[in-house]
Amino acid sequence: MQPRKGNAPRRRQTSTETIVARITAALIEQRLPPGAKLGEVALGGIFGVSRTKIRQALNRLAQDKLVTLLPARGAFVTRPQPRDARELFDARRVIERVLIERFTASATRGQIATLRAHLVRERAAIAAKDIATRNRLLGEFHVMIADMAGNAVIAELLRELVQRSTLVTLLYQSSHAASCSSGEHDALLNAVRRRDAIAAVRLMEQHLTHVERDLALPGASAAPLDLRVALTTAKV
Amino acid sequence: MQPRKGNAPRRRQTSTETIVARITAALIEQRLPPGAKLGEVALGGIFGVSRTKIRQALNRLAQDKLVTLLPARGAFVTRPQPRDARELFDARRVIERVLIERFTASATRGQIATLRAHLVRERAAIAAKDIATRNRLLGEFHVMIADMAGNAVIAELLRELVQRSTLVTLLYQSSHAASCSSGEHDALLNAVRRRDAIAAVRLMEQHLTHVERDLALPGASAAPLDLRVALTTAKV
DNA sequence: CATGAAACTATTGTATACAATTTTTTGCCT
DNA sequence: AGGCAAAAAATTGTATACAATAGTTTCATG
Repeated sequence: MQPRKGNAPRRRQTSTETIVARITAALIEQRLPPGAKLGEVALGGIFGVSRTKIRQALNRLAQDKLVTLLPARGAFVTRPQPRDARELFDARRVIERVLIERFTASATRGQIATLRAHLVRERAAIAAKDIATRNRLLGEFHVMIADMAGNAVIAELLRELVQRSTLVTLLYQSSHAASCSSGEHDALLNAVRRRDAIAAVRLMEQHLTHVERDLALPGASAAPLDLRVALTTAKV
Repeated sequence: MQPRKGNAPRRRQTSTETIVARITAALIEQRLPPGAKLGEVALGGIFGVSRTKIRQALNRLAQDKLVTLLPARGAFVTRPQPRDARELFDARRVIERVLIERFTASATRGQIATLRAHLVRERAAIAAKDIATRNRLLGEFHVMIADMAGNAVIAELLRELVQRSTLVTLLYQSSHAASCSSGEHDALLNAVRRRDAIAAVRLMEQHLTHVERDLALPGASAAPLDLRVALTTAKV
């Protein structure tokens, strides 16, 4: 074994999946901001593991677009572009519309109870201003529905989209209407319980549109235009 | 450098992406059947590269579900389950329905011409009984439409689904109605050219359903039942 | 004092060495 | 001859060593 350097936690048998999960959680819970450098030796020290496994984990995260790999530069927490944000939410609307429709038809009493319990935890996190937990739970709600909708392939696609869009909200969220979001989850679940597929689909689309609209996304190709405006319309 | 062993192609600077692409192509073109073992040293010799990069490539392929990693056993070409096949085509119907609808509205003359040229190559490969090329082109048609539909995130999701379902068809294809498939592509493209979104969506759904139906998918939980039937209904 | 080039440091990219596990082979015993 | 057990070989898992590249500091010079 290599000599120890003091404060490194000597956790044995840290699997690659564990490392991926820990880093992912740190992203979602906003402990690692977009743009943060993820040095290999640093991570290796933290997880008590060699660069080999860290590298595997970073490659996995890069494939999920949570981390961006710059050749010979290193790994950085992805900073999604506005275009990514729009496409991500568009993709989610396409997929989740179908998921909620199907789930409304197939939901069991137990599944609805599970989601209801989840909503309680959402509200608790919001009330406690526990932003890390809140971010995680708000995304998990959608993934839970996807898992319950009966198609594991689609659920896996959505899991990836939700993770990425959580990163987007961290970067662009202006007035984070989290309580509003949880309220919409509640309304959604009520529609499911009534077996009102029409309403459930509508609420899901509105919900996703609201979340996207609350983002402060800079206009599409407005960069050069904005520069000119900024330089010519001086206030004083 | 390590000593050379004779027939290994000493290709320098083979990037990981190249290795992934080469292996993927081999899967799609049926040169590597489902279940085939992908030994690390063997691949390293073939690509003239160390196990390190082979390992990276195999991990990437595993994340795309094209390769299955068995711990301490090795990498194998994925052998999709019937359940995977059904979920895959279901997912494709959900996504491609939207893609073709949007593409019908936005398609430019040039894009349609590009697809038309593709169809010519499809038919040529089918006529020449070039199964490898045919398999690749039949999948690429769908990916091209996805790329043209304007949402890169969704297009990337579909690319993965198409690759995986190609693997499915290789494994379960009974009466591979390839010419029929290309004919349906043609009808689809005609609907797009007429800007007939209704027909295009319907044709896409039918097309995917046909491809799925042509598979010889064993029934869901019929394994034990089949065994009993097989043992008690001896022909002679 | 600012600027730029060169050396130096730090970090990533790749290969190899070693450890652990699995598969195969071999040989013994029934 | 068949089957089981142990040893041998091969293969994967992990760490480390070396090479290549980017970033930084330092020092000389205008």
